[in-house]
Amino acid sequence: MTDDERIDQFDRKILSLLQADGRLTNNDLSERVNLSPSQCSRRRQRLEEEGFIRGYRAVLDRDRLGFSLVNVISVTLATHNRDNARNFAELLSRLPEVQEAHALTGEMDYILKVVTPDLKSLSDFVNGVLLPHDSVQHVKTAIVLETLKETSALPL
Amino acid sequence: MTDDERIDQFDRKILSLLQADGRLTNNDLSERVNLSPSQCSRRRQRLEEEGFIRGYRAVLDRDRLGFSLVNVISVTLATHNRDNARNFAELLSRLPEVQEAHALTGEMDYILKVVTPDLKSLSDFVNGVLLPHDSVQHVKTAIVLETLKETSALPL
DNA sequence: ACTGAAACTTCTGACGT
DNA sequence: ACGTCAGAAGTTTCAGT
Repeated sequence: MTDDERIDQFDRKILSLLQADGRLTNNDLSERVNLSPSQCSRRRQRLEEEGFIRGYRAVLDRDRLGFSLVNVISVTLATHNRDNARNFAELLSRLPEVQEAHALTGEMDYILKVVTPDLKSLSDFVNGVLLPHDSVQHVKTAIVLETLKETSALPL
Repeated sequence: MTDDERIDQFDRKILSLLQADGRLTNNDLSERVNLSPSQCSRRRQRLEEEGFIRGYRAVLDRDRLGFSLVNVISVTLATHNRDNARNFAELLSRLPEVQEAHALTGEMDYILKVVTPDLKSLSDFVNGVLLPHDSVQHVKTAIVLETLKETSALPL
């Protein structure tokens, strides 16, 4: 990490405010962090260029857009060699209903977070796409009854 | 659902583009959906007001900001009455390292996604905060070895 | 490094179709 | 419901401290 890739308290505050509201203007930012708008603009540009800010996203309402089901699916791979893992990763990258995929320590190989409109499309996904794939040996599906919290904000 | 809360193909396209890039200008939007800028502005405003768009967020780089560990924690509650569930929910709302919390069907009561800077702070969180709480009976911690995919985008 | 002002881009609301 | 246009707002660059 080179010296100019450090962040100070102003940067932290800017990041913190932007992850709460990605549309804050430089004017608004400047009032809250006590810097001039131009300085906020420059700092934000730096934070974007150096990769601290990966991007900006609109967060949509799942229910209102018809994705009523959230599912947590545990996956065990057929074999544990590198090729198989790559095949599985390639499969996931093509499946838009998979929002998250993490390789875990412990019994299960992978845990997926999947959104679907209803039980039929969940079943189609599990039995029609995931299970038939060569890389996959076993899956265990759990349905989310209630989401208490859901954010991508880091505790800065 | 009233009639004016429906969305058409233009709206879908706008939502889809904005969840990929929340900073798209109306000009850019208008070119990609083949509408005038003012029309995009109006539609976007409607989508925001009617709650299809819940907000805009900057997505930060976890690793660069020092949160190297992602953890998946399964929680079993001490008792399954409503008061206990409410106590647990209240606890979670005060813990910024918890990014997600879902109540599940199956053996486990809840699954949490938690980010921490290192193993010590993970241990502090599990043994110092989660386990001592009255509402909690048992937790099982798994560490994420690799994240293959992570998005909040809906498959519109 | 920061500020302030000027040049530029984007937004938005009134109006016409 | 949509597009055009002009006034308002926001962004960014640059000279100055």
